[in-house]
Amino acid sequence: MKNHMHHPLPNALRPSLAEALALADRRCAELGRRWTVSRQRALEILLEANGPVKVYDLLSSFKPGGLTAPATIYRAFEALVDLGMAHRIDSLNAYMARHFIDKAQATLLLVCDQCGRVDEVAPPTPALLTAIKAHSTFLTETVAVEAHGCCGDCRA
Amino acid sequence: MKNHMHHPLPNALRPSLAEALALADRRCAELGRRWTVSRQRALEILLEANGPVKVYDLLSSFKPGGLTAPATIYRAFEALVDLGMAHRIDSLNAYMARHFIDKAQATLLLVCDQCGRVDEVAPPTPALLTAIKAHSTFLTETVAVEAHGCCGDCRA
DNA sequence: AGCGATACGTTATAATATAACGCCTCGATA
DNA sequence: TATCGAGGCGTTATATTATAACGTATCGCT
Ligand SMILES: [Zn+2]
Ligand SMILES: [Zn+2]
Ligand SMILES: [Zn+2]
Ligand SMILES: [Zn+2]
Repeated sequence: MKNHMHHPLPNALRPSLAEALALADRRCAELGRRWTVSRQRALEILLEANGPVKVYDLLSSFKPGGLTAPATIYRAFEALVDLGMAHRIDSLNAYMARHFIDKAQATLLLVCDQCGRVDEVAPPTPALLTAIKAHSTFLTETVAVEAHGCCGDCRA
Repeated sequence: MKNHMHHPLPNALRPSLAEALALADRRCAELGRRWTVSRQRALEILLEANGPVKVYDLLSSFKPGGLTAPATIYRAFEALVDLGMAHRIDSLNAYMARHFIDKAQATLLLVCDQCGRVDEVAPPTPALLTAIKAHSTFLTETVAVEAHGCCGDCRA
């Protein structure tokens, strides 16, 4: 990893805590789930990190507040994913706060293999979903686009 | 997993062994790699499976022919990925033969969460790549689209 | 023959993720 | 308010996935 500071996201794209909590309430109601201290702590961690967070990195640092065992952390992060407040990034085995909070289901993540920065970008949802529908009888639940490469800063 | 037979791919999309070996030769030359028995065996396994293959499933079955340890199998599969002859599917921790052999770098995979079937679909490459370029200075190396949901057969 | 790069076999270990089970808490309902 | 079922958490153990390390073999070239 290059050792430079990651750019904070433009404020317009960062979900405010208020927005996040409103979404949490709404979706908890819809899904019969509860908004708990663990989940709020997990969300705070993701928002503070402003980038991908790996479960076992959390465990080996001092960050936790109640999140002290793998199962606990996985449960909290997965709950956030279910609630639409986080992504799981399979190609990194990591979780990240979701910025485009309810606008589109599909997400496009640009993962820099040099520095580890991940940008969340509004996806070309219509074109992508149209293409999927055109090709099959597949009923799409989730679409994840993980693009790997090298970010502008690393190439500068 | 539902217990039905998976559909063979239309023959037009299945790479013939001849095509695959031609590609292997060409790309080995380009990359200074070698086409080995292990890699050919790995490719045969993927083509026979006609779907995603998990490393430790291979180990616990009797399939191997020389591929008997994790490191060996991972090396062979990763070599196939480098050569453009296979995909790694991060959301499944699995490998699969690549059908669209050199047409497009980006791939769109439709993963049925019910039966495990994975269809490889020609992606809307231009739209997707254009969107990526429009959004950043990111230099894209690979784009993987993994759509999860439910295939037509499972819903029938 | 000599040499560097690539690849393989093997052993051990690291990294990632889940199972299982008991206890707790919330909220609906009687 | 007593009861009850679902959701959630803490903890321990274990399963699953992936890589490190190192010595040997092989290839292509000179
Ligand atoms: Zn960086
Ligand atoms: Zn970068
Ligand atoms: Zn099936
Ligand atoms: Zn299916």
